[in-house]
Amino acid sequence: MKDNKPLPTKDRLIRAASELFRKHGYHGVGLSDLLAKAEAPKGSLYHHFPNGKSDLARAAADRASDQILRILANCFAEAPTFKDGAKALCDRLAEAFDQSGMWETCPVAATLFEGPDNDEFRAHAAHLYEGWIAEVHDHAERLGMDQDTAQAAAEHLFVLLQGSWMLARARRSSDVLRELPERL
Amino acid sequence: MKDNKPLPTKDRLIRAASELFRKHGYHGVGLSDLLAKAEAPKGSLYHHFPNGKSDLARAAADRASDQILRILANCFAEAPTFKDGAKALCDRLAEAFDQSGMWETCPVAATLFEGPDNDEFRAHAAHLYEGWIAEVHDHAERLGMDQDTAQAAAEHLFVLLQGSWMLARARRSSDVLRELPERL
DNA sequence: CCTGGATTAGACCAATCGGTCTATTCTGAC
DNA sequence: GTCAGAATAGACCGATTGGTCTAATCCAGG
Repeated sequence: MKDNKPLPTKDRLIRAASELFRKHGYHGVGLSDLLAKAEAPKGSLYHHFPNGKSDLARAAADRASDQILRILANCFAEAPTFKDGAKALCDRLAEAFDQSGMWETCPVAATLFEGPDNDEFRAHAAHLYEGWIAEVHDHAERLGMDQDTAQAAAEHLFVLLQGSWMLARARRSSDVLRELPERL
Repeated sequence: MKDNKPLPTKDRLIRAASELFRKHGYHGVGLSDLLAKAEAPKGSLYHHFPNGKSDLARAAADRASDQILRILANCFAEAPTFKDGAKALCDRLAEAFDQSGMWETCPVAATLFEGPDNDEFRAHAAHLYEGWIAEVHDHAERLGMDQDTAQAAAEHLFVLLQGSWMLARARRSSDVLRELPERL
């Protein structure tokens, strides 16, 4: 793909893992694919991630989750109302969807849900999701909702976005995401 | 698991595939797992499904999709209003979720979306999804909605259910699904 | 009973899997 | 300049992968 070379090896590995897992799922990506895309030798992988593929998946999911959190913060930071924030978020994600080639999944689901059938992994995925919801919850409260309404709104937005992303993927079109705000 | 023996081999294979793919995803299941669960030898697999794993995945997804269609039909058949149908559907799916051990994914997504990165497969997945939406659409129209409203309602329900199922899975609880009707 | 296609059975295969290990190179502290 | 630890490099490993192929078996029609 692009010239990732200036990045340190560890970051190149995480970036490659994040991309590939999103496209093909945890089990759909081999170490060889990973190392080829990161342009790194196997030794480096096991130096930076002693537990290999699963460690890397965790790191990739965490990185992706941070990106999402940043997007959430940005979209809601400038929004005068919750609805405006939600709208900005939908547009921002639709954009990301189009840029990704309209086929990537939710990174956390791809790398952790469908990953090693390990309870710790699943719990971590749940933890990341709750982090997203908590972030939206805080903005909702800040924008005038009471505790319970804020929680319901945050969860509802999460659910809508996950579901819309999936339908968008099936249709290979970001329209569903773009039209989402109208349905609120 | 259960005594699948009385079923013909082909059906046992499809059933096993359907279950395993839902739990671990297409790439997360090996032929050995599949054959062990179906109690069938490799020869039978390639006799009934000449293209092997991918053929089987298609069949499993089709079977699962038919099950969903039946559930949709049942829930809406007895419902006096669209809202009642949606509520029945949520309850029915929450039940299925609990029975499945709270970890299975949408069968179509698991076997086709995360399956072989083949465009034909993806298109077929999209086709199955549109079939579900069409089924709900028809019931919506029958229950008094006009064309456009019915389509919007059907898509909205699809999105909500897919998203809720994902959050339910993260939380290992069907509560999100059960509370869904209140949010309509 | 005989026969021929459908089905079952599993040995076998090359390729790939994730992972280990040793050797080498790079790099910053002294 | 020296030297230790970090990092890179990739040969190598056993296990498993999806898939092929031949032999045995089953079973329905004659």
